[in-house]
Amino acid sequence: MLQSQLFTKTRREAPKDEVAKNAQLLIRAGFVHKELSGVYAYLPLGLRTLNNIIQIIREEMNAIGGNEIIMPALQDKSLWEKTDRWDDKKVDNWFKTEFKSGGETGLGITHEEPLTNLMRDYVSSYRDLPAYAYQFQTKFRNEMRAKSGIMRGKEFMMKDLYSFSRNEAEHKIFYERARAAYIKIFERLGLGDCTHVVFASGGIFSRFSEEFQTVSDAGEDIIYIDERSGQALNKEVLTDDVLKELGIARESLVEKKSIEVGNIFNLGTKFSEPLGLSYKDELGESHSVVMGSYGLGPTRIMGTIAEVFGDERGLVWPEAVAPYRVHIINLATDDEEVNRVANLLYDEFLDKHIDALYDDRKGVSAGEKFNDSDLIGIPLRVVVSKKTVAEGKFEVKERMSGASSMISREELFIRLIK
RNA sequence: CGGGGUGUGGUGUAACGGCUAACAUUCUCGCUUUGGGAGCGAGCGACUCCGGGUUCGAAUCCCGGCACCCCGACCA
Repeated sequence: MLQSQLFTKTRREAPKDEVAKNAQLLIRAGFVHKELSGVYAYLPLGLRTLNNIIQIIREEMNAIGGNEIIMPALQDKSLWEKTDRWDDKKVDNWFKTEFKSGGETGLGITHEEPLTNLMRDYVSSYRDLPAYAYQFQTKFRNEMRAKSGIMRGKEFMMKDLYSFSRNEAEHKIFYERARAAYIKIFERLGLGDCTHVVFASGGIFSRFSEEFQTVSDAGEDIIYIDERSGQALNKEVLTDDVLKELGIARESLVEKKSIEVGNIFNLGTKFSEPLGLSYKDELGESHSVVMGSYGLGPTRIMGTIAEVFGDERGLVWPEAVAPYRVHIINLATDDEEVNRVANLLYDEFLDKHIDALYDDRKGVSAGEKFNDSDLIGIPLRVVVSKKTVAEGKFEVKERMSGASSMISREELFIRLIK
């Protein structure tokens, strides 16, 4: 992408109504735009980053047998009445509206009900199970208070996977696979070291669920990590009984603030029973399908990465999610030879499918280009200037480590082609 | 939903109840400049969130609304 063609631009200052680091940096760098409280638009750089996160998740979901679908945002109220989740007294964050043709609907806050109902069309025999379906979809939650930039919005992207199994034993096998997939996802996202699997309340579903919590001062949750066993639990379930059950001594717990970036639930037959999702076994006997749900918030993850890695100069993206892998900085756009070298490098990157943002802007000072580059946070910067051209090399600098060196074209390509 | 706070050019700030609402930045034009948001000059850009009220006079005081932020509650 030629930076001269990128319609967004950077800002020196963040709007004063943004306090959260993630929103300040993402807005200053032109990744997102605030539309309303808790409602953000994703701009070119932000969308590329979000799509990279989504793609990693997609690959891991596919790897465990997930079938990708998209459910509607508009909901069939009758399904939610069957599970008693339509009444505002029971679930208070619906965005509800009416059809002009008559009747009431709401924007999906999650999708257990419609998907369970949908699966009735395809599940009738034990031969049809297990089945796994997931989607990336915008969820709508009428939160009393949006906060923390893109991390807690009224409209946000969620990956929700639902598993449909014959029995608890079969469910358990998949649950463990999904858990392992999540761990792998956070490792790939660059958050592996600071993300913990945490015991938490099962809410209305079951006694416990497991949350994926990324340690960060920007977090809203408090978790306790047992450094000996690696186990962790949410403050909301911290009792002596639970500690005993998990075999953890209270003294060995370390308290941390953290961001909930994902969770996995055992749903049992909580939804399949009221909605009538059942199958016939080998003996012709009918059973309710055993379900699980597995959520991840790509937009929240993006905010979390901004919080965890962002520094005083701007955003810092891990390689796997960065909007571009390389940021070429042309420091002499009016110099024929420098332009030739920089343009050629960009063309070679295009040719080799190495995603690059090329700062080809004319009349922009070196300092401004460096500052913009730091703010945008692309992992590797390649500077092309009169100095580097004279030496026949390129100056590369890693955003995360700050390490800088002069290397040849060959060395540069070796480094980028793995 | 309880409590607190803030609304002034695109952005960040200033302005005693009193001159044509000021400054920085952004943007436009010209010249200069080109390794860390460079310099000089000239411009564009605001019914001071909306609606009432008090006053000779309101960005400023009062009332209502709306929006946004923070703390708490909530977060399937």
